[in-house]
Amino acid sequence: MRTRQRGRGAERSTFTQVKRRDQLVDCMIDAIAELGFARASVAEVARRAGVSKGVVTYHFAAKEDLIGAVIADVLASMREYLEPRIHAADPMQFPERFIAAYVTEWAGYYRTHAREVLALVRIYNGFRDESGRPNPAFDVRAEDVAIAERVLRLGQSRGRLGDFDARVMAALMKAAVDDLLTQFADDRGLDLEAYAAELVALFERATRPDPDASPPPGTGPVSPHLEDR
Amino acid sequence: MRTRQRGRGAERSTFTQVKRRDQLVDCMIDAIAELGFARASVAEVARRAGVSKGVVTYHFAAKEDLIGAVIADVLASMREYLEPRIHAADPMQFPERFIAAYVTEWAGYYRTHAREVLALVRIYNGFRDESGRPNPAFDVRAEDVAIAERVLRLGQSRGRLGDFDARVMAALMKAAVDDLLTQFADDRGLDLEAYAAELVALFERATRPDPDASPPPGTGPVSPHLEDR
Amino acid sequence: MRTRQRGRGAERSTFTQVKRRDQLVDCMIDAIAELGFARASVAEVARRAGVSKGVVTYHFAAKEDLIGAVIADVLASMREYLEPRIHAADPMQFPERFIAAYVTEWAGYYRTHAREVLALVRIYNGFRDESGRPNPAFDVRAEDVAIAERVLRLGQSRGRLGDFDARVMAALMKAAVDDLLTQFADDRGLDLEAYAAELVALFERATRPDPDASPPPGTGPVSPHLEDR
Amino acid sequence: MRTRQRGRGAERSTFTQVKRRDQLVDCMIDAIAELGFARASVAEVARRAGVSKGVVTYHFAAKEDLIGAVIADVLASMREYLEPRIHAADPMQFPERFIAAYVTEWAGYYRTHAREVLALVRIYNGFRDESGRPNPAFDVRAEDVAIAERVLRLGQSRGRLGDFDARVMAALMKAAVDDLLTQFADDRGLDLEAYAAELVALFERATRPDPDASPPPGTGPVSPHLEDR
DNA sequence: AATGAATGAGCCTTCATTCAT
DNA sequence: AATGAATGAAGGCTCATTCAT
Repeated sequence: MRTRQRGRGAERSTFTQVKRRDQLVDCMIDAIAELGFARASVAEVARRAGVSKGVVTYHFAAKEDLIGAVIADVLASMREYLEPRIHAADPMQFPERFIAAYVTEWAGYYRTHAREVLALVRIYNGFRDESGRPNPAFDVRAEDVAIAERVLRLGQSRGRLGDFDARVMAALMKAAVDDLLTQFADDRGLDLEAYAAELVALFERATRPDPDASPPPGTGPVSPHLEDR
Repeated sequence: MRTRQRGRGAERSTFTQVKRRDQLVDCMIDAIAELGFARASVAEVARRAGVSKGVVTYHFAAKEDLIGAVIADVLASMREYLEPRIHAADPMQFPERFIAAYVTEWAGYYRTHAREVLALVRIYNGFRDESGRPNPAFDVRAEDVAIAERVLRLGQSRGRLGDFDARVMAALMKAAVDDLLTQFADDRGLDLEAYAAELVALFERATRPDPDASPPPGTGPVSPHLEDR
Repeated sequence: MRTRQRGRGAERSTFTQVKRRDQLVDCMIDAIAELGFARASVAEVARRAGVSKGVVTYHFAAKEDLIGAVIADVLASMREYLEPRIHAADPMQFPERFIAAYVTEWAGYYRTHAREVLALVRIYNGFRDESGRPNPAFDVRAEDVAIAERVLRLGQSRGRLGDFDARVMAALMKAAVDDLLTQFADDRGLDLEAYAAELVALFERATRPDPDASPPPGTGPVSPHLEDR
Repeated sequence: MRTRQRGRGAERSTFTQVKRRDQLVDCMIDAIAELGFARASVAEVARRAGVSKGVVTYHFAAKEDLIGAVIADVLASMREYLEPRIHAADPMQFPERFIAAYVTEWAGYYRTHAREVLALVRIYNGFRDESGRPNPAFDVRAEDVAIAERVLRLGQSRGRLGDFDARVMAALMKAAVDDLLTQFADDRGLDLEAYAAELVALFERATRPDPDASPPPGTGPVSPHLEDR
């Protein structure tokens, strides 16, 4: 019974313990990705791990804790992968590059981590508390869309992006990569790079500044030499 | 044990029988939309219908059959609503109008049939067979995307739409309206019309013919004078 | 799932249903009396009834409901047995006869219903909600002691009973019959009548009016109009 | 695996070992008194002792042994407290003083050791072996009643106590103090001294020698030659 | 002496399904 | 057509116990 004691004090985490914990999280991810959320029972996880049901209980006091661990682990993995890559595009300096980075890197992540994201999506869709709200761990995800929205708005204010509803666009970018995941899950032969490139082109057309519109005054100085496409 | 016998031979369907069947399907839709797929049990359906559990079994040999009926009914309802409306835009003559019609009418359907679509989405997300695949009744949906794709391609061949991957664009249109539904489900106060209008504008920008590109030879005769909007 | 629907509306209770319900209550009583509260599981009840576990759930939505039914049934049986018998001693007219009636009739009830009372006692001792309180169905029992106390006080006020703390005496009477039950449960050969007679004699000595004390003025052999304290 | 080896042979009991053993017994007493028998798990004991579950197992091969130790320890503590105090009343010389001493000292014990007695009662009520019998360690308690009975009989034979069934009276005295404990457990504000005083008065009335009865021949104030049974 | 890890039996509950009436 | 009753598998969870280290 470790999980419940979390945060009580000095938390010794044996190597073995961490290994088993990670193994169980991994098995749960597999089970959800392969069987769907509803069929991913504790017993199934134990079976896949080759241990008794009690082991799962030992490491995660409740099933919910295991699911929470899956969510946390996958979100952390996403962040670890995406943050440096998207940051490398320097979206604060070049907001117009953000879209390409966003779509491309998500696709890159899927290529190596489809299993995890699929599990995450299935948890999001399948798990609601009694009042219908998703697991609070997902609150972080909503933030992601909000951040994308802000970057888009920044691009608009600098005249690098056209006139569109940033909220709708951000939501659609998210929907696009989510859908890409779903397609990839159904067909592992899908060419993620090509698909992502198409999406990038598509979004660039949709967000390109209107050629007829005069650029906002004072935009020049910030990046005088920049020419976007 | 009716459902299972379907197509076996002479199938007398009393009026009463059909009525009850439809009532049960309706109750299942309500239950799923309100309670979520996992909590929509046969007992719950019976309770809502004010009949005994046995009645459900009588009309639908297995729960899966009832769910299949829900899927079929809702898909039929979608078709019944959307087909004439989209057809009215005459996409064969004016493929460039198709996108607006598609997005707008889907939003219109959501406004009047949120309950049904919500149930459908929940089934799609919640129900997987033992090998992880969704209910085969959903295969029909893939066709929808294929049809949209063909219309887009038609528009391209006539020079009414720009140069993009029709498959990706069709998939994104579908993803966009799906995501709109999800957002609407979470926030019934969402302004569907406004959101749809934004999407339409967005997609028009993304699909507009390239002004620099010379129109495909021989495109003129077909509809030389046409001006959209 | 009948129990949960209780009180919702017209409650049709089939003969079969009532029979099974009573049988399950009976098996639960047996199980508790023989095995103790902790070992009286739903599975044990089903085993004794020769049915599947599901049957218990079918008739009593939760184990707690079954236990509640046991409490209610036994308390009702007690009341049905004791009330007319104690009432026959006319304690309002002859409060001094109350003690004998109380002890004697309880002993009489034990002779025929030891099993039930034993179960009741075990539930009282073994079942506490998370805040440590016994099942609210037992609140009725506390009243019983309060009633006995009032009768004793009435006897004192009429000079038929001596000077003692009525609350303590009532509690002891209860403790005495409870202890008698425990002894009887351990040794079914115990002569309940003889034991009860001893207790009666004992309590009469303890509650007899003090011969040295001058009787309250005007307290003749019969003093229906007396006013005291 | 110490406990099980008890009495088998040379039993080295380190000071540390004894200390830990006593600590565990103490934690179990606390757990039972606070949480009830059913919730007093081995894990709970370990938690309260700040050690791992294995430690409990190490000192007590089975949970039953730990419970046995609690019973034994508490009974010993009772004896240690009560024996000298009751003995001080010199019941062999003055059997009529025994009742007051018995009731008063029990009440005194409760005031200082409620926790322990409460745990004992809860074990008695909650723990039954598969045939429904309480832990054999409780057999000792029956002896206590037998001893009280003998003292009462001694008092009767010396004419210091009236004519009553000594067995019933002894049992009732026990039942009275047991019930007092139960009441005290439910209401820690109960005035134990006052309650005990009432009980003493009550029992003295019930055991007082009959004034009409002629004293047994040759029963002087002191009867050194008396032989009871 | 002590610990962490694992086990497995048992608990209560939910639920789709079956079946006689 | 419909019902009430019963079934049995599965689910999540608790807990005493075992054992290697």
